[in-house]
Amino acid sequence: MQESGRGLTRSLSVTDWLKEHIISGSLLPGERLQEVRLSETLGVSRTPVRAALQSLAAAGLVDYAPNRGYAVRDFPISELIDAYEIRSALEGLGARFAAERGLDAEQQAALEGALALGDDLLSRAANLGAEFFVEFREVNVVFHDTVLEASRNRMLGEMIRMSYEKPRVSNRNIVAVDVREIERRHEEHHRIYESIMAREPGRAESIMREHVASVKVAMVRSLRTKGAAAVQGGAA
Amino acid sequence: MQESGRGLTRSLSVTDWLKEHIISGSLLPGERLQEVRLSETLGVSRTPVRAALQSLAAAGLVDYAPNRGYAVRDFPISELIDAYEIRSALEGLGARFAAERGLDAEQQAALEGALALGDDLLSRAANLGAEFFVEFREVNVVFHDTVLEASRNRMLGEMIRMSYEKPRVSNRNIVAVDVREIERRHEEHHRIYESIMAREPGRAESIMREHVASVKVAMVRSLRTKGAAAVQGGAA
DNA sequence: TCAACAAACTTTGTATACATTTGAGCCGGT
DNA sequence: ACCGGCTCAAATGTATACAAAGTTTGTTGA
Repeated sequence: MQESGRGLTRSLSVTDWLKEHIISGSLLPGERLQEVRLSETLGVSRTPVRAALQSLAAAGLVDYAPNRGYAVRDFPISELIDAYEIRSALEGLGARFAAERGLDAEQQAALEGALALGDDLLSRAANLGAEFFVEFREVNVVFHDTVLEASRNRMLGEMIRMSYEKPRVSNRNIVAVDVREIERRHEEHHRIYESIMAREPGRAESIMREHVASVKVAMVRSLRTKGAAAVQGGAA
Repeated sequence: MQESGRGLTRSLSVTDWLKEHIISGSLLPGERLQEVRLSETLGVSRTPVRAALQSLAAAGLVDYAPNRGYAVRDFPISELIDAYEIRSALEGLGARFAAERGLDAEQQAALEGALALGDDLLSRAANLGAEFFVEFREVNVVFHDTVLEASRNRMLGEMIRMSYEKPRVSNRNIVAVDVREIERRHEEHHRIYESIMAREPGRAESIMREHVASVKVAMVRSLRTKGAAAVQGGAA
């Protein structure tokens, strides 16, 4: 990772490195994060390592005890489920705000683009193989990020991002069960968009909330069946 | 603050000091937080100051730009309102979880104690002066903290605490309009407790959500009328 | 054998020196 | 007067040395 920090500081690079390895699971829950060990591994001094650990502790990704150091936080499955529940409430709120405040031209275009691309992908789903899932994931990310942006609420964004930053709880990660389920979820995207455009905050909120919550169910199911074998791509 | 760090590290003391001064408003929004200046003011080296700033940046209380340093984050009134909206959604969710999972004996006792004490205070409200508000604030804190604890959801707790940590958005701070309003809110506390005991998650959530949202309205009103003259004590 | 104490070792906390970046002010050219 | 680049001061980023706290280990006494 010596040169991975391109324009920014080593502290930020180390922070990213740790985040990635924690979220991806290559650093195991409970594992101690010793400063010297990490600094040797990453080829930097203790200072940026400490900076990163302090940030991550404040963000809730690692545990900290004074004079005893840091450890990868353990995320019991029950907490991942809770995180989804929270995300569902918060994204619902985001949709509400978006509907209350309306979309600017750019946001409207982004949403319509995502919807159209999703329609197109679904109509050709049979022909595309695994590529379908990868592309659809992008559609999904754009849709949710744009709604969030349209809520014009910085704090909400921070909190949702916080709930993303857990193993397996992200709109980038999870849960393609089958094409029909994705189809259904994309249909919900349409309904969310319509209710935002119609300026119906309550409806936008409840659809979005249910939309995200349904992914929670799918995640739980997939955790039950195959352990942690999360399929890449999907909708949420 | 030289000796204010009681058993803990200087970094934590500095963090607390900054938090307090930011939330209380004695450090103004936009104000730059220069490391040497702070370290001289607090009588420590730059190291713990940097640690504190990094934590607070991750927690969202200060802004950070690489190579340019830290500044007290500006919280426009609109964002305080948003924070209340979020808090209302999250505390509602907390009440839902509490109702789903039930109370242990200790939590039940704490809630019943808070309710009984609140009833008692209200019945004697006329006789007590300003003391009434101070005591009632404590009742309010206990009630909300206990419900949150009963939700058994660490992440939820973190997020709600995050929304507390803004100027003027706390269950410790705000908005006593008159005794009748407090009476009404305490009545809501009773109904929330009952719906949790009855294991009715949906009802607990919606009452709590509305309960907190009504405080938002009161806060907005008080901001409109007297600027920032928040009365100490109150219910939320 | 076991408990308790103490010393050595490990790890984190703090201070400080040095490196790098930023931004301001100055200066000369046009 | 304006623009561009240069120089230099000031602030942040990084490394390292030292201090303090915690943990382990080993010895001693019953």
